[in-house]
Amino acid sequence: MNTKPLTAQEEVLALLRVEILTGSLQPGQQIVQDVLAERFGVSRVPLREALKILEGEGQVTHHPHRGYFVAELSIGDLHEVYRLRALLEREAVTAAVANITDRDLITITELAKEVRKAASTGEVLAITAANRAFHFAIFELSEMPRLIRLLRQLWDTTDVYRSVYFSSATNRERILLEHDEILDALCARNVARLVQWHDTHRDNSVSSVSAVIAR
Amino acid sequence: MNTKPLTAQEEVLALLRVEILTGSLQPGQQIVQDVLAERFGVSRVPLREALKILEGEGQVTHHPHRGYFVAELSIGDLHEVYRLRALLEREAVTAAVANITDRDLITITELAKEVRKAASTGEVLAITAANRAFHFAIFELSEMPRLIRLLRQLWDTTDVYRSVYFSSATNRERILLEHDEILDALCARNVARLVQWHDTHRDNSVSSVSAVIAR
DNA sequence: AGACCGATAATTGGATCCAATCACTGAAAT
DNA sequence: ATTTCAGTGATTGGATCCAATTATCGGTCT
Repeated sequence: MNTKPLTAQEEVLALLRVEILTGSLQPGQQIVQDVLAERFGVSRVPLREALKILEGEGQVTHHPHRGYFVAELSIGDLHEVYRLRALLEREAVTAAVANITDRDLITITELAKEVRKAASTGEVLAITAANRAFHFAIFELSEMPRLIRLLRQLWDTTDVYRSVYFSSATNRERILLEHDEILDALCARNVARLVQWHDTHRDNSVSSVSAVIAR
Repeated sequence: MNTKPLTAQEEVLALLRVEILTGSLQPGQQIVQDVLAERFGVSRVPLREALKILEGEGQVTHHPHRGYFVAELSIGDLHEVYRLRALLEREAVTAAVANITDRDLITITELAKEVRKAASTGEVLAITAANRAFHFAIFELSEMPRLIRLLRQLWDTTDVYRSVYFSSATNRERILLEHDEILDALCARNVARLVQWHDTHRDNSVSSVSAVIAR
């Protein structure tokens, strides 16, 4: 199972995501195409196509003849994103419970352990990745591909800010406990409790993140 | 209020939408870039950027080195789209009621009349446009730009099929009545009734459209 | 001093050209 | 007869080049 050769625009897209996530490209900053194209070792054409994808996801904005800029999140945007996440994630986890098998439970328990392991190292990027894997393993069970895609986009738009969230030790403690509760509710196939814990999980997240944005 | 000169990719994007909506480009059909670029009188570069946007919206799919294809909706996709619409539109109209002014009511009443006028002519494209304007005028009141964008995309993916819906006279009759009910609930600021009528409005739509897809 | 205007540089948008990949045809081998 | 393979044509992906637009910087006028 070897990874097939990627096209340049796919590579560039992945690189752009990293740069935005890690803050190498900061919110509000203009993206000068020549600079990035050279940095990535490609021409501007595949770069522009990758940017168009990110524009569609709301990660960057585009003004004709002025260029691309890394998107900034206002506090209002943040709350809207989390409101939409609330609506859509409730749907996702509800549908997930209807489909979940014992095998799935094992997989997800494993992913929760991965988060715990990453949290103990304190590496923010690793935690972000593991956390995402855990949650989306659950969402995927919904078998609603469009819903999952929307959720990915919503998560992406706040990832920059959320990574700050994971740099606090107390926050890291809490999410582990919350993940355990989520796992518990999953095993019990208890939709109400599952939704409930997702909600509090998000609420804790949004209040921390909004503090970061309001700086 | 003059329209500023559009870039080629914006023009092409609009043209592509029309071709897809009207069925000049049929679901499943490959999009040969040279052909369309020549038809639109531009080079392939702006065309490809427009296609990237449509890909992000789920209107077309892309397979590396094989090209772009007009997206097809399975019956499962259709139900997922309508399920997502249900979730998001409930949110939109609920938020709308919180913001609505008397001036807004006048505007929307006017738009409802436009739908009636279009329906009397029987021109499917005109009805589609007027119907959309009516509904999105309501959604816009939510003042949730990301939500509105998502709804636009969801509507776009089914517009091809929905236009069939409007070609039936009985359907046209019914939507006018339902629009009146929606208007009524709006004027009364009655959220429950407003949501209810939106739901039935959608349900009627989805059952007709799924009949078309299952052909 | 500040606003307005024009030339110039920087940057994006678009066209053309070349390279890489894929689909298709047809012939050969089993 | 069916499968496999090679070669060819068609199509996409990407690089380079040119045009159009915008921003910047000086200078001029009030």
